[in-house]
This record gives sequence, structure tokens and C-alpha cells, in this order.
Amino acid sequence: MMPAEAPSSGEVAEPGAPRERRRRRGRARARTEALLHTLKRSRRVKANDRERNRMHHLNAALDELRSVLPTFPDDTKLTKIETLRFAYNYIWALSETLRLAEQCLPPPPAFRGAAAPPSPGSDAGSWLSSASPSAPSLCASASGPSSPATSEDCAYAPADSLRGFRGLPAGPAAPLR
DNA sequence: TAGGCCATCTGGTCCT
DNA sequence: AGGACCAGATGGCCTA
Repeated sequence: MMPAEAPSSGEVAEPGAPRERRRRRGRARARTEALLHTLKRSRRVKANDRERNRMHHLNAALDELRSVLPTFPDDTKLTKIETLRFAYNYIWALSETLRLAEQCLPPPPAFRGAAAPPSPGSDAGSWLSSASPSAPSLCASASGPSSPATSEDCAYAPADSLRGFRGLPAGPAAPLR
């Protein structure tokens, strides 16, 4: 390897100015490249910083999600993928619970076409509390004659479905360490 | 020691 | 142009 600026023996002796110009051009290019390199480098470092931050936020959100998921024992730390799958199943189980509850409990008076409007001050949305003592019969009819559901059955059904959701294939069947 | 999980870096792509 | 998002690569830590 020959140094780029080494005078070759065959080179005709040029006047000093062009050679000096070339040398200066080379140095300028090197400076530009170095500048570009540091610029790129600083951009990369900034991008890395942002990326790290982004992942930290993502992990924080994942931690929040973990904190609302029931695990046993309580201090069980789910992995990321487990957390997502568990959350999916948990939501599914809760939806199922709601569905069962709606089947068992009477619809709110407004939906039954009841003449009496919600009394002033009462929460129109809290139709659960407005269930009359006759609710069990409605509940039974909702479940069909073959399954004589009682109000007690209704109360247990959601819990059962919640109990079962952990066993779903995608969910963590057992707490992992 | 192999395998799983994780954090970080990196370059590419898309969006504002 | 710069930031957000994404996926692949890499190396460290932990556990069976």
C-alpha cells in the first residue's frame, strides 16, 4: 500500500499550486466526512435514547396491565407474552360473566316498558339494585325450563366462568416463576 | 450448559 | 427533517 500523497517516482514535477490544492481538498473532504460521521453518530445516539424511552413506556404500561391481573401467588411476575395472553383471556372471561349475568338478571325497567320512571335521585344506570324480589322467576325463565336457575345460581355462574378462564389453552395454566 | 427472557442497539420505513 | 414504530441482532442474566 502506498500513501496516497506519496510522490510517485514517475510523476512529473507539477507546479506547487495544484498539488497543494489537491491536498487541501483531501483534508476538507476528511473533515466533512468526520463531521458527517459525528452528526450521524449523534443522531443515532439520540434515536437510541428515544427508543429506550419508548420501550420503558411500553414496559410501564405492561406493568400496569400486570397489576390489574389476578395472579396466584400474588407476587407472580408474568412474562410479557404471558401478560398479554392472560389479559386477553381475562377480558374474555369478564365478558362471558357479563353475558351470563345479563341472561340471569331481569332487564332494567326502561327496557321492559315499565311505566314508572326512575325515581329522582336514583341512578338510572344501576339497574342491578332495582331488581324486585320476583327476579328469581325471571331469571329462571331466561335460563329456560330445563335449567331452573335461582338467583343464587346467577351469583355463582360468573365466578365459575372466572375460575375456568385460567385453563384456556393460551393462558398460563399455572403460575410461572 | 442450553434455552428462555430481557434490554439495548441498529437500520429501515412510515408519518407529520 | 425529525420522530415514531418496527423487526432483527446481540449480549447478559437466570433457571432447569
